[in-house]
Amino acid sequence: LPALPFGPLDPLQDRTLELGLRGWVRGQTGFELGYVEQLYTFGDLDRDPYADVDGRVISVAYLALVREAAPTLGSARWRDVYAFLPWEDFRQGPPNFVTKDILPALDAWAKDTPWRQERYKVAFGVGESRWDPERVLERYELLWESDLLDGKKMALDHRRILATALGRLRAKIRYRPVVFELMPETFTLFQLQRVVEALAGVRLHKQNFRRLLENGGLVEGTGETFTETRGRPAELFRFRRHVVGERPSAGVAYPSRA
Amino acid sequence: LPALPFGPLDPLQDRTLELGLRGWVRGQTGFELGYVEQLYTFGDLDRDPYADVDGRVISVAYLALVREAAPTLGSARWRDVYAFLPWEDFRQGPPNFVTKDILPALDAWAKDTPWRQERYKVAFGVGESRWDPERVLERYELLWESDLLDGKKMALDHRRILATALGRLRAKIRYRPVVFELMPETFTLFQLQRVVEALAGVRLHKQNFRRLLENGGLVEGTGETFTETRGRPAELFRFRRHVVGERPSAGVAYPSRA
DNA sequence: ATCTATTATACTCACAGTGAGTACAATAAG
DNA sequence: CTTATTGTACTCACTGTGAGTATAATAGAT
Repeated sequence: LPALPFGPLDPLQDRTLELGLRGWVRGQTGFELGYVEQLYTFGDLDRDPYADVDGRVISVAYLALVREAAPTLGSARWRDVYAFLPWEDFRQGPPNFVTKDILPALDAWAKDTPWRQERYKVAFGVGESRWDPERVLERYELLWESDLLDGKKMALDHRRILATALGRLRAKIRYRPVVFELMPETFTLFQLQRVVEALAGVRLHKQNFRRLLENGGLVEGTGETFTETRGRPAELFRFRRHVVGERPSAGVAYPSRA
Repeated sequence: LPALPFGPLDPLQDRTLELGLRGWVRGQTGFELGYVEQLYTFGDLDRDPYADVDGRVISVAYLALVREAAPTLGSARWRDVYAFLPWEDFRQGPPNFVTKDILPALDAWAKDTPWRQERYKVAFGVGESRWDPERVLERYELLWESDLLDGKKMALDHRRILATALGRLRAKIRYRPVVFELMPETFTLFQLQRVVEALAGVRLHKQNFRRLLENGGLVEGTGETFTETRGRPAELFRFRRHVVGERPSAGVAYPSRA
C-alpha cells in the first residue's frame, strides 16, 4: 500500500522534530524540503495495527510543499491526492459517483437519524449549505463511519493524515501566500489559478481571480509574456516575496466559483 | 513557577491523547473539560532543562475552554493570561510600557538590520501595518530573541505554549463559535462583547458588534432582560447551538475597533 | 419629581469588496 | 483570413463594514 514518507524520531540525534522530518524525507525521496508546517499529532491507541508489538506509536504529521520535480531516490514517486480522496475533486462539478452513489447511500445511512441528516448535508453541501472545500476531514470521517470510503487505500492511517493535510492546506492558501511555494519563479495568472483550483478542488472565476491578485499586491508583472500556449500570450508574473509578513491576511482567497 | 496542568501519557491506559489530557486536568484541577482542541506538539531537544536526565520530552499541547468556576483540587487556581503576556492587552490602547520601553528597545535592537526592522514593525503594528491580535507567537519570539520578555515567568516553556494558545484562540473565535464555551446559558450582548474583547485584547465598536451578531444568526433573544447593571436593562440572549455546523464560517469576527 | 450619568438599541451613510457578467484584444491552427 | 482559444479590461448590482448620530430606558443624585 502507498504510504507517506515517514520514520521514527532519533531522540539523541534530531535536535528538533522538524529536522528529523527533513532527514527522513531527504532519505526517502531525495527532496530538500522548503516550506514545512506541523499538521497534527496522531496518538490513538487503535490507530496502528502493530501497536501491541511495537509499543505505542505517536505520529507527528507535517505538511510540506515542494515544487514538482522527479524524486531521485528509492521507490518514491508522485501521486495524485484525488486518487485517494476522489470525492474531493469538484473541478468538473460534483463527480458522478458522488451524486449517483455516495449521496443516496449517505441519505439511506442517515435515514431516521436527524443529526446524521444534518451532518452529511452540511459536510457535502446538500440543501441549504454550500460545498465547502475545507471540510475535508469531516467528509472523510463521515464516509469512514458510514463505510462508504471510495478511492485507493493507503498504509496505516495515512489516508486520514492526507485528508487532514488537504483540509489545512485549502484553508491556509486563503490567508497565507503558500501557493507560491508550488510555483516556478515566473508564471501566468492562469497557471496560478490552475494550481489554486487543483488545491481547492473547485473552479474559479477567471476575471475575478485576476482582479483579486492584482489588487492584492501579491504579484507583480515582469513585462514578459508566455507564448507556449494557444490563444493570446499571457503576461508573466512574479511573487512579491517581501509582502509575506506585511499584511495580516495575505492569501489567495477563492473568488467566486466559475 | 506557575505551570499549566500537565502530565505524562500512560501508553497502556490512555486510549487517546485527549483522554489522557482530560484525566490529568481532572486530577489537577477538578474540572471536567468540555471543548478541547489540539494545539501543537513541542519537541525541541533544548526546550526542557531536564532532557538529559529524563530522556527526550515531547509535549502535545491542548487548548481547552472552561466556564469560570473555582477549581476544586490541589493548588490549582485561575490566572490572568495578560500577567504572563502583558504586551498582548491592547484593550486600553497600547500599554504604556510598550510604547515607552519595548518599542524603542526593539528599534535599537533592529538598528542597522533592515529585516529586523520590517519584522518588528509588522509584529507590533508600527508604521504601515496595523496591530494584529493574532500575531501573538511572532511577538513572543521577537521579544524572546531580543531579550525583552516582560511579565511573569512560567515553568519550562509553558509561556511559549500559552502564547501559541492565545494566538490560536484569537484566530479561532473569528470563524468558529467557540466563545460561547465561555458564556453562561444566557447573557447580554455586552457581556459577550467583553469576553471577546478579553480574548482579542482590543476594544470593539459596540453597535457594529451587535449588528454582526444579530445578522449572523448565532444568537437569539430570550425576551427577558438583565437588570443588575446601571443604565437601561439589556435583553438576554442565548446561543443557537444548532448553527454550529451550518455555516462555513460561523464565528464572532472582531468588528471595527472602537 | 426631576436631572444626570449610564447603558442599550436603532438607524444612517459612505465606501470597499465581491459575484457575475459583457466586451474587446491578441494569438495559433486550420 | 477565419475561427477557436486564451487573456485582459471594464461594468453593475449587491453586501458587508467602519464610523458615526440619534433615541430609549434605567439607577442614583439632588
